[in-house]
Amino acid sequence: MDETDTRILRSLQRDSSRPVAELAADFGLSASACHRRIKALERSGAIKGYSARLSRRKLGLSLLVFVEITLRSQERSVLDAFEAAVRAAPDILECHLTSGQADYTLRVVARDMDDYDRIHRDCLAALPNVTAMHTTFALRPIKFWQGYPVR
Amino acid sequence: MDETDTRILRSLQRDSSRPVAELAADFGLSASACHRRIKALERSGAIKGYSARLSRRKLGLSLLVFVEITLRSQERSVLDAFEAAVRAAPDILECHLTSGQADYTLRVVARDMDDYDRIHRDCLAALPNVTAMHTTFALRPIKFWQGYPVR
DNA sequence: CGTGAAAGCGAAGCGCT
DNA sequence: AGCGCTTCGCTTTCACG
Repeated sequence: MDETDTRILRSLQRDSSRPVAELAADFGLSASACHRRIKALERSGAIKGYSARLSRRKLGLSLLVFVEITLRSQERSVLDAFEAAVRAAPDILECHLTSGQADYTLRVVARDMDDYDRIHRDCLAALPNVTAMHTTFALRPIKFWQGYPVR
Repeated sequence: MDETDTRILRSLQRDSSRPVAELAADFGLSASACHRRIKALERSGAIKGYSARLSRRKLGLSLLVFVEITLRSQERSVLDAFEAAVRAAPDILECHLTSGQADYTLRVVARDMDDYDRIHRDCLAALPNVTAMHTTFALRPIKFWQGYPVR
């Protein structure tokens, strides 16, 4: 992982549809050398795969919500039931075990308030041993970067 | 945007590197028909672009942190200064204006605690009019889905 | 909107430096 | 590791139902 590799990763993270020959030219490399590096990065697991970035707007998912959940019990069975329910819910994009007051922090999307209410009822409120649930709505995105800084 | 389009979006979101002919076969379509649909989805903006998904682990970004920030003032100049600083910081992946106690919710990554401390000093603590800053560390990912549910 | 075929381009593999 | 060449597959475009 030298400087050239990080530049390749940055470039592919931003736009993976460019021809390898173009990248190679940007970095002063031949197409085949660049191609070989990319394949090595894929095999190493640094590149996990390739995806189309979709527009949340166009998909009609106007709500983005952060939900902090506190459970009464930390028992294995309770946690397992919770995590299974989370995994089964497609509208819960992320779930992290977190430090602080709450136990879990969730990232949830919904089409609108009715939709969020449905998710709330079916996926969240139905869970046992929930002591507290703190909801934060994202009102306006200031910055939204899919991907990571590569240094 | 019919059922076939949503299936195409789902597939491309999961893996954009598969040949169009394969997708077409999955959906009972010819390659060119499928290709034409994809191009239309790109032009419509439903597909914003194509990216390599990188491994946070392999990049050495072991810390994921949610930071809630409350500002004393809601003045334009204060908010603008804050937002500019946020945009300039590559380690702040996301920033949302949010409901509730805090004003902003940030999503931050760091290599380790030293790195986070640096970010904290240089990007966060340096901001004026910050009344409160509440930090939550993601300890363990339960679910982590890049992308959105397509229905 | 669907199919099928034809052409052009980029990715992938190879021998060599 | 890097380079240039060749091969092969896929994307892209066409004419047509």
